[in-house]
Amino acid sequence: MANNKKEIFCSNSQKIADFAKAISHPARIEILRILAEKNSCICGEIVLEIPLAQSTVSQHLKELKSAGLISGIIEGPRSCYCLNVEGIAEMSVIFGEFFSLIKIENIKCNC
Amino acid sequence: MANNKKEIFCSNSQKIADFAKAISHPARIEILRILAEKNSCICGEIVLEIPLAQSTVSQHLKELKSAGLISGIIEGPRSCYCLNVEGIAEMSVIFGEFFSLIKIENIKCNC
DNA sequence: TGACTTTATCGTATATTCACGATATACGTT
DNA sequence: AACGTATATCGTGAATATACGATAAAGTCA
Repeated sequence: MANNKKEIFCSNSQKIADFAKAISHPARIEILRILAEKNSCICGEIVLEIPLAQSTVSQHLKELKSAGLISGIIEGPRSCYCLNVEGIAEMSVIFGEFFSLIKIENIKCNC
Repeated sequence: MANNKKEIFCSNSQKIADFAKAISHPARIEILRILAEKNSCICGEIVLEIPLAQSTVSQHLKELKSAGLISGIIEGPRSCYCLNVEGIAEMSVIFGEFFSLIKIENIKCNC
């Protein structure tokens, strides 16, 4: 059988999982880091800093964009990317809620 | 070509990505939720609450365990699972650091 | 001992991810 | 107009993830 049972779970779980998937590759983590470091729109230097092929970096950028974590505008021959403040805030809130939920000190555990 | 360039990135990025991958499936999110809700070791009721085949749930449990987010002991015919407080705390800290890094209000962005 | 229960593991099929090179696109420059 | 530059997209292949049924393992109970 195949896989695609993800939609049977509650939407909050799906949202967390989707954000997590978006940042589940070190290249994408470092792209976000680079964008935060520059603290401004940058046009393409990302490819120079990530040791992957240009097409691969472009793919990672696309994933981050579709997850809502970055925004990008294509300006003819060059593109401008920056962090999407709203998306990152949403991820931060959702993760925060989830972490505080599971961070309960389960003292009853005797494993 | 194949994929396995993940080890060329810095270890912090890899660690974040690994934790993110561990929670990048809604079933695993809900397993963590169930464990937190019960607030104790539970033996197998997870399979009843997750609408997936028993073998699939077992696989998800294995992934969470290898990521250090849960601990489990096999007690003969049944297993006991609970949240791994240390692992969750580590994930929480690492994510918190990363989020605060990228949450900078990048007012210079003009995208 | 033999049946039953519970869970992990194996084998397998399909889907997705990751990575690359090649190409297309779109603009600027000469 | 022709060339160059920067970036996205396409096509492809390998690796991994997801899901299931079947089976194995290990204990309990009649």
